[in-house]
Amino acid sequence: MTIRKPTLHDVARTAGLSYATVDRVLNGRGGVAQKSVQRVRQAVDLLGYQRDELAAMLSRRRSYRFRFHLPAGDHGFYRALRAAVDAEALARRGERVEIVVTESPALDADALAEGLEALEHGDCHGVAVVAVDTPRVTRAIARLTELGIPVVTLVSDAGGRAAHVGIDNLVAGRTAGRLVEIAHRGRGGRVLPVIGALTQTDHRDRLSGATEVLAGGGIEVLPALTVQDRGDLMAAMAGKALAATPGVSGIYSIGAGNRGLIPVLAGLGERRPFVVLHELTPFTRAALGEGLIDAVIDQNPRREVALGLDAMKAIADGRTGGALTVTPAIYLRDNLPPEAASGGTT
Amino acid sequence: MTIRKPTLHDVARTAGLSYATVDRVLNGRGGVAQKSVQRVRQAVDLLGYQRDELAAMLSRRRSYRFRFHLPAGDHGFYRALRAAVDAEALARRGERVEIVVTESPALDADALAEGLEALEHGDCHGVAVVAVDTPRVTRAIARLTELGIPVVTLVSDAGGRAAHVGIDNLVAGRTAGRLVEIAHRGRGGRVLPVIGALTQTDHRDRLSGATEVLAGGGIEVLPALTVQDRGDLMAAMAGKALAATPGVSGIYSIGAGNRGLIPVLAGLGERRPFVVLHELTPFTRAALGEGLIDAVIDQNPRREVALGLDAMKAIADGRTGGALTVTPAIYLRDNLPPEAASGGTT
DNA sequence: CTCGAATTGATAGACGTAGATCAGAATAAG
DNA sequence: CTTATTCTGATCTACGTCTATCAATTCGAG
Repeated sequence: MTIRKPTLHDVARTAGLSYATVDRVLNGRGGVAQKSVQRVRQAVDLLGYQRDELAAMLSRRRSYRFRFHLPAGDHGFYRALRAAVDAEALARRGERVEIVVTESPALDADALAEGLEALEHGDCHGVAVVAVDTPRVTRAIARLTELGIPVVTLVSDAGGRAAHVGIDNLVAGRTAGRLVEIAHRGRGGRVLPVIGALTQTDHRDRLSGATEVLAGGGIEVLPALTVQDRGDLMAAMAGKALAATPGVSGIYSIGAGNRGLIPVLAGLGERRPFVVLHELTPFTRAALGEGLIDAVIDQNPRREVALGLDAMKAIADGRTGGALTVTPAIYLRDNLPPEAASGGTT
Repeated sequence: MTIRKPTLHDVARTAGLSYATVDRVLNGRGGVAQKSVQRVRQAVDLLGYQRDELAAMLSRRRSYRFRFHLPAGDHGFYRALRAAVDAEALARRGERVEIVVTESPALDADALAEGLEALEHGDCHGVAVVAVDTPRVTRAIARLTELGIPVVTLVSDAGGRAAHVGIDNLVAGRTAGRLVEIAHRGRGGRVLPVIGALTQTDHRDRLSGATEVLAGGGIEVLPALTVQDRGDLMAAMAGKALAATPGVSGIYSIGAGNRGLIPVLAGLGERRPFVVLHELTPFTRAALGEGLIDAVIDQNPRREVALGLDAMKAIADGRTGGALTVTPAIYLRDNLPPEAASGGTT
């Protein structure tokens, strides 16, 4: 038979005190003599008592309602993020966390701000948001904080938030750069970075991370192509740049719009440059599988969502959160995670 | 205010039935008229009722006791595995899972078998074990299964187990091979594989995975060095082999004993071969940081432990488990996870 | 010794579900 | 219409904790 785990009543009995006193000690309600505190602690140690968090939660009738405000849009990454939130919500049923998802158009700061401005006190215990950093958004975040709703930024940061969960883009850039450097191994080469916009901090960070590593490897970094995260611009500009620039041996696509890049690569045939890009989506996964690109740096949305939830919970409980940085993962065609739960957490 | 989530009583009320009937439906106790079943389902849908798993667990007074039987020894990987078990145990307090850890000397099949043979019926709800595949171990596992204790093998497999959690070593080998291939990019080269023993299935799988990819890249794969997972043999044999074989451009260390490899590499200076090895440990992490090796393939022990627990839980509940395969992760010097919680879960 | 303060005990009602029993109602079979 | 058979309702105890209240005890100071 299973040995029954000791309960608070057991502790009380072996301490020779009442349940009430033990409770006062364990929940720090004060008004207990020192020697009683000692006896309780001894009994706890002796029995190896551990509070049954399950029963505690139930009794405390504590439950959380968190809101994820996500970018709408057909970006593969946004879709993956959304799926990660759903999956995490499913996995956490039974943990008394309720997750509400709302959306607004991607990169639309005003729509985002409006969404946040609509929230009232008591609406939820925390908001996770893929932020756009504008004054209005910062104000909206500050207002929520005043209302007692902590805001956690996800993926991309903004002012006023209680915590930020995301990858370190310098690290991501360095990782990409390292892959490119490995592919050159001593031979020189010319690498073409493609970027959404230089005004985006995350893109700038990735670029400087990569540049730093490549410079150390004696590889020339060409001026970055700016394609506004748009596939059509990507196709047009990448094609032109490759035609105009001889000897491009590597491409690092820093932002979105990779749909436009693939046809260009397919047209180059066998001796295409070494290609690294970001975010594992059905699309990039297929490109990897077909050998049209070489590596994908992924920020692991599933884990970001999990950490974001943990952070909101920690703040709601008055604790301070743990790790908030996600390590970017490297995917080659051989180590792709199974389709369904893209590298998820249980 | 927080909106109260609907309870079973609410469902009963809106269905116009008693709590008892609703309970009969939801817990499949039978003896309920079809139209009542319908009404219950409708009410559930209407209210969006979700069972409070917490309260259910409490009431059902179900709790799990699982045992992890791990290899003792100073292998960095075993230490990481042990740490992962501890971390996971901590993370799951509050989920009514108790975790007991026992150890026996690594790779000692008889010690392992003895450990398993000592377990009795009712001792625990499941055992996770890093197996050694011998007839005696298989018998011990079969006996446990008969006693109603399912056995899950972790990392390395054996006969008779209910489930196996680990990486696909062919995939791991292909991934390593791909990295080496990328580092060669068209130029030919000679790669020296170093292996524990060819009798170990996992090592053989990794080797053939890598060979498969490298052959496709026009790279010569030298005969594998067999070093018995021992650092001293590794140092001696690797040094000799490198001296005797000209033009070694890559090393793939498949098993353990990498402590012996590092000094050899350090002695080669700048133009050392490209080096890939397995398992992220403080030691390999340091070697990466110092640029003595280029990449580490890691099987993510934390995630393996988490999946193993899930599997045991699933089997104990009579469900069938989900994913049991861990995707190997690639670490370069730039994307190392933070020391503490090596890429953990929550 | 006396009074107030500090400390302790006893207990009861929640939280939401599980599991069980027993009586009563509806329904079908005879 | 009676009996046997489904089906349903009502209710109780339990899980281990939290929260609250009220009474009882001990203690120290004066």
